[in-house]
Amino acid sequence: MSKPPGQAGAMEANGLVSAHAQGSGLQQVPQLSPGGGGKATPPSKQGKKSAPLERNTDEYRMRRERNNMAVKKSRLKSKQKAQDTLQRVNQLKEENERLEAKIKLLTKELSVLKDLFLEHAHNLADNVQPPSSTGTTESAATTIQDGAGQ
Amino acid sequence: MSKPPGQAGAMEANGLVSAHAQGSGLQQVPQLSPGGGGKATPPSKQGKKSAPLERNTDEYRMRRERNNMAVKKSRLKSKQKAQDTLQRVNQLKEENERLEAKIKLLTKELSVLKDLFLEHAHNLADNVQPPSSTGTTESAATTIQDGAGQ
DNA sequence: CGGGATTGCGCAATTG
DNA sequence: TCAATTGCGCAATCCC
Repeated sequence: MSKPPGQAGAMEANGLVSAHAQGSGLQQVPQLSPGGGGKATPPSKQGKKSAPLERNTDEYRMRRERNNMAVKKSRLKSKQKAQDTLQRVNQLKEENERLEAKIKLLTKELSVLKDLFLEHAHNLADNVQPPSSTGTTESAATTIQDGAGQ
Repeated sequence: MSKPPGQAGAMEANGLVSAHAQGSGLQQVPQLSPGGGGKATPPSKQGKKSAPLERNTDEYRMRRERNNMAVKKSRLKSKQKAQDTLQRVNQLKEENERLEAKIKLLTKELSVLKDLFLEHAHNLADNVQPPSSTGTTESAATTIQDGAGQ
């Protein structure tokens, strides 16, 4: 993609190329007919499409020049868009990772809390208490009800 | 946008097109006195890199043809890659949304459980329990982390 | 040195 | 009418 600074190609001094002289062999390319059993002339013909515009006129050169600029511009734009898209992919990938990390964390937290909850429930059910201590044998958890739910 | 499948422009397949006056804007008539005194001869600085290869040889045509195919192939590939990239963006975007939804859900669940815990803690307040926690927030989870590694 | 793959460029037909 | 696109061929490079 990134083209090294080496001047690739483009050495043709694009300036005013006065190519008139082509003795004789120069003229517009004939719309070669589809030969072979191809389609015949497609749609209507409408007389002349437009003057073929001769290649040695200033008009021609002017138009060409303009089109060349437009083409260049268009291509540049296109390339940039592609690059942007590529960048967006990376951006999204990053964000994805971030989100996944977060999910992982949340999941873990949830897991811990749930475990604690379960433990508690068990204690209540069995009327047992966690070995935390010193005595305190009384079950304090009487009030714990689970209303969880959702 | 919709580009009709019709071959636009060049339908010249690769058949024998006698005069190829198009292509590069510059094209001097084939075979012209090379060594003449004119400046027409390209600067031979540094010797000839590679024979300019005359345009009327079979060799030339053959090469051109091959290159044209390669070019076509390369461009096709390029286009497809671009498309893939674009598709990847969409894919990533989707996944992104999915992940975010999940996060939302997990967050909510966590919130609920935490609230529950807070309630219990309140109830337990009467009793003395190993106060390993004043903060009932996530810190607990963070501290306990263990199992499940990934 | 050979030869496919890339890339910049101009041309011409289309499209908008 | 004119700019923007698009397919294509050419030539210079790049890169095995």
